[in-house]
Amino acid sequence: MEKEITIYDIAESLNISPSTVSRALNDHPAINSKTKASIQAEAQKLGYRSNKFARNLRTKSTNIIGVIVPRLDSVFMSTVIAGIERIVSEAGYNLLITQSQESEKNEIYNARLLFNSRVDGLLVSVSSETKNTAHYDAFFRKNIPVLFFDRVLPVDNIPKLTIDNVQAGYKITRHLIDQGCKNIMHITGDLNCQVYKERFEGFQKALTESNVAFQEELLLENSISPDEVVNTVEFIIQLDKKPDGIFVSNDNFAVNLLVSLKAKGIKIPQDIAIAGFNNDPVCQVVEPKLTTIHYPGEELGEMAAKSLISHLSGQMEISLTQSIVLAHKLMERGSSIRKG
Amino acid sequence: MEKEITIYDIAESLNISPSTVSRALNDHPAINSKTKASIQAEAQKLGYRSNKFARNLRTKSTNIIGVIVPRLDSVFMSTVIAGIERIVSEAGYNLLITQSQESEKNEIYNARLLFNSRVDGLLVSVSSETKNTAHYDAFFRKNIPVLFFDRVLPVDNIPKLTIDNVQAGYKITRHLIDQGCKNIMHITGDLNCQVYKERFEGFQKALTESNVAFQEELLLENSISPDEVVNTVEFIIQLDKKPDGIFVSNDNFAVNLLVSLKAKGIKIPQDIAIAGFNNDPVCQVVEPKLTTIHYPGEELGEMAAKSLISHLSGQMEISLTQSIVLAHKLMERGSSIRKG
DNA sequence: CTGAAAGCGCTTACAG
DNA sequence: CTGAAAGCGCTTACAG
Repeated sequence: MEKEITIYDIAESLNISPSTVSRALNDHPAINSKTKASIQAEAQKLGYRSNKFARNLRTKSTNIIGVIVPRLDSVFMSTVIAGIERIVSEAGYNLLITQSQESEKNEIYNARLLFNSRVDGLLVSVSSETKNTAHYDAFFRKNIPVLFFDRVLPVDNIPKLTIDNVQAGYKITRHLIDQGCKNIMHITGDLNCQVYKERFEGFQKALTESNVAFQEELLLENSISPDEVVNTVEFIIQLDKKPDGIFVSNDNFAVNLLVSLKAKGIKIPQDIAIAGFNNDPVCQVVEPKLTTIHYPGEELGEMAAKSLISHLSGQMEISLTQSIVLAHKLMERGSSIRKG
Repeated sequence: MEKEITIYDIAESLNISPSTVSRALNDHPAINSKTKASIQAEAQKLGYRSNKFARNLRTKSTNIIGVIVPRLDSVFMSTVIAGIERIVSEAGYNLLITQSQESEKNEIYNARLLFNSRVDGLLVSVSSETKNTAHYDAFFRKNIPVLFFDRVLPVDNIPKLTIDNVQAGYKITRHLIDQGCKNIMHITGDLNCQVYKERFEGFQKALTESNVAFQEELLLENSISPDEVVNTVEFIIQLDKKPDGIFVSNDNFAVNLLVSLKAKGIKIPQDIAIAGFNNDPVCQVVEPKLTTIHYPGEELGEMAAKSLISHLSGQMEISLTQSIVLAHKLMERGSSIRKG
C-alpha cells in the first residue's frame, strides 16, 4: 500500500509553501511559470493525485451530476444515458446514476441519496407512479438545478426536455386513419404517466377530428409488459368487431404483438395495421417493418446534459428555466402501409 | 439558499458536544439511547444532512464503485448495468459509470478519472482495443479491488467474471453441424478482443472435431457494425460456394443479416442456417426466430457487484481472487433447425 | 509572485 | 456514557 502523496509532500520536497503548490496545480495565473512547471513535474514524479474530498469540502461543489431514471435496461434509456455520459465526461463532470424501477418510493430514496451526495445538478425521468415533485424541493431550495427529461410532470416552472407526445400520438393515429383504419385500438402504459397520457390525448384528438368513433373497449391501459402479449392477442382474437389498426405506445410490445398476431394467421397490415413508438432498432427487423415515431434518445441525452452543464458553468442561465421540445418524426413502414 | 446544517449546529442547539452528535448520528453503541433519540430528532428537525466529503476525507473511503464499459447502449450492457445498480444501491454504494467507446485511450482516461475519484472498487469490461492492464496498476498498488467482467484480458491473478466463450462457440457451431451444415461462415468482431477470440476458438474446435474444413474466406472479422450488413450480404451472394450456415458473434448483426438475406430470396434455415450470440430480445421477434447463446446479463451484473461488495465489506476475500464462470445456454430456434 | 494561517465538517484515539 | 482536541487535505482572503 503506497503512501498517499499530498501537496505538503510536494511543498516539502521543493522547499516552498503548500499554498503555492495548490495554486500551481490549479494553474493559478499569479504563479511564476517556472515555479509552476517544477511543481507540476514534481507532482507527476511523486505520483500525486488531488484529493477531491478535501477540495469539495473547501469549495462546496462536487462536479457530479445525478441521474434518476425509471429503468436502465431499455434501448431508449440506454441510448439516452450514453448521450448524457458523452457530454458530461467531456465537460469534466462525473455521473451518479440510479434507477427507480418505476417505484415512487425508490425515486424518493434516490433523490435523497443524490441530494446527500451533494450533486451539482440533477437529470430526472420520473417513474410512472410519481405524482408530484415534493422530493425535489430540497434541490430547488438549494438552487441545485434539476432538469426533467422524457418522463416529466405537469408542473410549471420546472425545466423540461421532451418531445411533443400529443402531436406524435396525433400524427401516428392520423396516419393509421389515412391508411383506412376505422376501428383503432390503443395499447398503452399507465395513463397517469405523462408521456402515455399525452400520446393517448393525441390519439383521441385524431379520432375526433376524423369523426372516427372511440371504442372504450379498445383502450388497453397498463398492458405494455412483455408478459401481457399473450393475453392481449387472446383478447383481440375473441372480439366480435376486431380492430383494423393498433397504436401501441411502445415499440417492444408492438413488435411482439405483431409477431404473435401473425402467428394466429392475422395479416399485417391488411387485417390489422400496427404502429409503435420510439423507433427502437427492433422495428427494422420484424416483418413487416414497424411504423413508429422516431424519438431521438442520444440527442435527448446530449441536450439534457448540455443544458444542465451550461447552466452550471454560468452560461445560458435562462435556458434551463425554459422547456425544450425536441423534434420527432413519423417513420412510415410496412406494418401500417396498405397498398391502394 | 438555506444555510447548511452541521453537527455543530445540532450540538449547540442541544448543548452537547459535536463528538456525541457524530456518534449518535452514526448509531455508535456507547451513546445513551435517549441522547441518541433526541439528537436524531433534532437532526431531522433542523434538516441536517451529513457531509460526505468531510466524512470521506476523514475515513478515506467513498462508498463509490466505478464502472468502465465499452458502450452503454447495447441491450446486453444495459441489462448488466441494471443488475449492478440494483445490488450496489441495496448495499448503500453509489455508482460512477463511464464508457470507453471501444477506445483504449478513453479507457485509460476513465481509469485515471475513477482512480482520482477514489472509488472503493472497480468493475471493468475492457474495450476491444485494450491490450494490457497497465492503466489499472494504480488500483492494484493501492489494493483497490478490480473485477473484470464479460470483456476480460488474458492476464493471470486478476479476478474475472465471464461465461465460457470457447465452449459456447463450440456448442453453437456443433449445433449447426448437427443440422447438416458443412460450409460454415463465421462473422465476428475484433479477434484481439478476448470474447470474440474465444468464440472463434470454439468454432474452430467444433469444425476440426467433426472434420469439417475451415474456409479462410468464410471468416469475416471486424464486421459486426450494423452498417456492414449490406456489404456482407453482397459478399455472400457473390460467393461461388455459398455458406450453408453462419455463426455470428452478435445477435444484432445476426438478426439484421437474416432479414437482409431473406430479402434477397435466401431461405433461412433451409439455404443458410443462422446463429447469433447473447439472446437479446430481438431474437424472438425475427422470423424465423434466432438460434443463439443465452448470456445472462442481469445475473452477470449482479454477480459482479456482489463479489466486489462482499470483498469490500471484508467477507469472502478469496472469491475475488478467483475467476467465476457463469452458465450459458444454447437456445435452439427456427433460424437453424432444419426439419428432417 | 509567494507564504502563513484559518477553516471546510467530519471522526476518533484518548481521557475521564 | 460524554467531551476536548487533533487532523483528514485542500483553498483562499489577507498580507507582504
